[in-house]
Amino acid sequence: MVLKKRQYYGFTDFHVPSVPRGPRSARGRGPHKKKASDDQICAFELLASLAGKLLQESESSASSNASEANDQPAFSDSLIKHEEGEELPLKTGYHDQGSYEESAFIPEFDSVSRDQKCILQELPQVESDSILERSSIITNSDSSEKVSSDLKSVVCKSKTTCENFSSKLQRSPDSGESSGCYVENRYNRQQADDKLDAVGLTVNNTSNSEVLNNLRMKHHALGNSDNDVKLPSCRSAVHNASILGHRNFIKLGLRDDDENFSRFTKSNIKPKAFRLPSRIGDWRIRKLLTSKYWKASPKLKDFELSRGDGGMKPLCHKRKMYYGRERYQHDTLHKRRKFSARSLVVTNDGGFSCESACNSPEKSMDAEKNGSATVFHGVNEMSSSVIGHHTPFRSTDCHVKFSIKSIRVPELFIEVPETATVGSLKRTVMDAVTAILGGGLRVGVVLHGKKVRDDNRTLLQTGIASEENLDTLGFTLEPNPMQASPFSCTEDASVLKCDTPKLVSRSPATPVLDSGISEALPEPSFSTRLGNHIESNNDSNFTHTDIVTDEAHADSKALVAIPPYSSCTDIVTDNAHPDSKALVAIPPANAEALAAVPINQKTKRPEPVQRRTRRPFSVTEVEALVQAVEELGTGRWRDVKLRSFENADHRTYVDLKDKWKTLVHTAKIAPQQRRGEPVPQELLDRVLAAHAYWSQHQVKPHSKNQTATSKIAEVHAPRNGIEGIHSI
DNA sequence: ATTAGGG
DNA sequence: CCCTAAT
Repeated sequence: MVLKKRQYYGFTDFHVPSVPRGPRSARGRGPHKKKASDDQICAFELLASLAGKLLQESESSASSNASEANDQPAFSDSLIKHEEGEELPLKTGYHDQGSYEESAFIPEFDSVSRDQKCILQELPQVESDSILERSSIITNSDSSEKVSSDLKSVVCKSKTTCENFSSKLQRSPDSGESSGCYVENRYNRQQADDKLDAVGLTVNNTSNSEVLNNLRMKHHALGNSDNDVKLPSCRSAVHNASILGHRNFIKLGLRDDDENFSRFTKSNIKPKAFRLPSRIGDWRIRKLLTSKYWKASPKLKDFELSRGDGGMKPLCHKRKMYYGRERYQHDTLHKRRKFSARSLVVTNDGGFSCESACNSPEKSMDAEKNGSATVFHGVNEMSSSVIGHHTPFRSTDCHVKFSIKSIRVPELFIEVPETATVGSLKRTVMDAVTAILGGGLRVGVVLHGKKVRDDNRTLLQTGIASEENLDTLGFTLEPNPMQASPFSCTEDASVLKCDTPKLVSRSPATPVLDSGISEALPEPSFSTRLGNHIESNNDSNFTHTDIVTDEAHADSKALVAIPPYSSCTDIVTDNAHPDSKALVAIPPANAEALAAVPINQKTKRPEPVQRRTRRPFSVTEVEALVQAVEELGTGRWRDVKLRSFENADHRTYVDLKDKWKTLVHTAKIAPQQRRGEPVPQELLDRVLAAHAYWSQHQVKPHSKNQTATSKIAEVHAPRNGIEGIHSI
């Protein structure tokens, strides 16, 4: 090895060449690491398509909408305005850094890595390719075969898009036309709805549903896209409504795409050859949900105005996705095609957009949680599960504020005859949704991607009250196992219990499509078939995981939403979509004919253990650690632990090792880059010195080390092993 | 159970 | 901090 340079670390008599140690273990560098998933491409294409559509839409309809904007006041003026203000940033889409945590582009601005840039640059190419490929697929599915027998539509997953509110902290740098347009549209949409409503038009309601359906159909056509790239054609009599609805969708789609995209970017730090797009995107996304993704959060850059460790960075992280994905993809693709030939698979991940007003007093049906938390309900739209988050802040009075933007509905499985009309399909969907809501829901709390089951723990204990954890906090709606009547929206969260969702570990290659829906239905295979849940369904039926993940990376700290049944209704009603009636309007008769089954059978997924609450090292601890390492060297963490942290039960030797790692890193970066409680430079210097020293003296042969150790200790005012550190 | 690394 | 592979 070549010595880069010599450094003098202030030790009395030795120079320490800073030679990076070779990896002591080859682990982690395996092939898998490089395995950027090919399926990620899916996200790309979707994003690209969506973005394009969005732009087009904006331009084409902006003017018309704008003209109407002034006609009538929206019924929820304040709300709308509120949204306008907050959502402005969104319009710029992913270009607006800071708009939402999903912005995969952020890294670029942050000079996180060149790899990321590369990826971005490749985007255009990728998307075009993907699109082309998809086109071919579409053709096949659409024309080659006609749907046979029963038209089965499965709403496997109601993935939600989140319109993350950027909170006030976010500024939209280049809020140009697009943003303006966007807002306007939204605004108009509501107005239009109101208008229609006032006039007595009920078409309006259907409009949205229709849009959804159309979208889903389109989706289906695409066969393998997780997102809605295509815009449904407007055919509704109520032109305005239609358009509005579409726009709404588009927006969502964008969101989704963004999410996907971001993930894509994240996981593709190392660009690889792209292949056929397969809809494994979701899988990947799910993957993200896993604990590993949380880790990244802390590494976010400072551009997160709100806080130092928000969650954009994660997006920039490359992740290892090595689950034999390729093979799986392959299978999936084939199956998908087959399946599409005879069935309608709705795998719309988009969902409805939920533009809720967070923290909107007038709308919030806040409930005083039994502890000290107040929940602000956001407005939701049915079947959509968008979680918005705000920047939660820890008030001085020890209250934790959550802003729940939206919720999503559990997965639905719907089957209707191919002769069914679109209208009936809509109703079916509606019924399904209604059935779910009516079945009773309960709220689950997720922190760091893991459910918090112990309802008796306080927010403080669970870490929910901790600012650092707020961005990883999430709420989920879950089917009430007891099928009890809907609980009131003000029900205390603590009362709600989370039980284990079904575990759906499935083999990637499960040939589900062929078996037929009915067969697959009960089991996980169902989801797999759709392709959205390829990842081992480590999650419950609800796709809340995604949400959670998103939240984790959000720049805002707050969390998500929860409006239970009743609230949902209310929300829907007063929100942009006065179609609450739609729910009522739907004839129950159809319900029976249409089997809408909330996938909720299995409720036993051993949930991952809850993540430990974060406990930043104090300066004292750091000092103790430094001293111990100076004396013992690195690589003897067990000894370090025993020596200086024996009483600190919450500090494992792994923790100490990790801390040392971060200390070394911290010492190397500019002080401005550091976060958290500042560590005295003196300590950092010692860290560097010790690190360099021990790097050279790899394993410490006793004799030699002893000497060195002594010297180090001498030089730096020897301190006693820190015994004062005790577990809390 | 520890250690070493990647995330 | 978490997760894992390798000891």
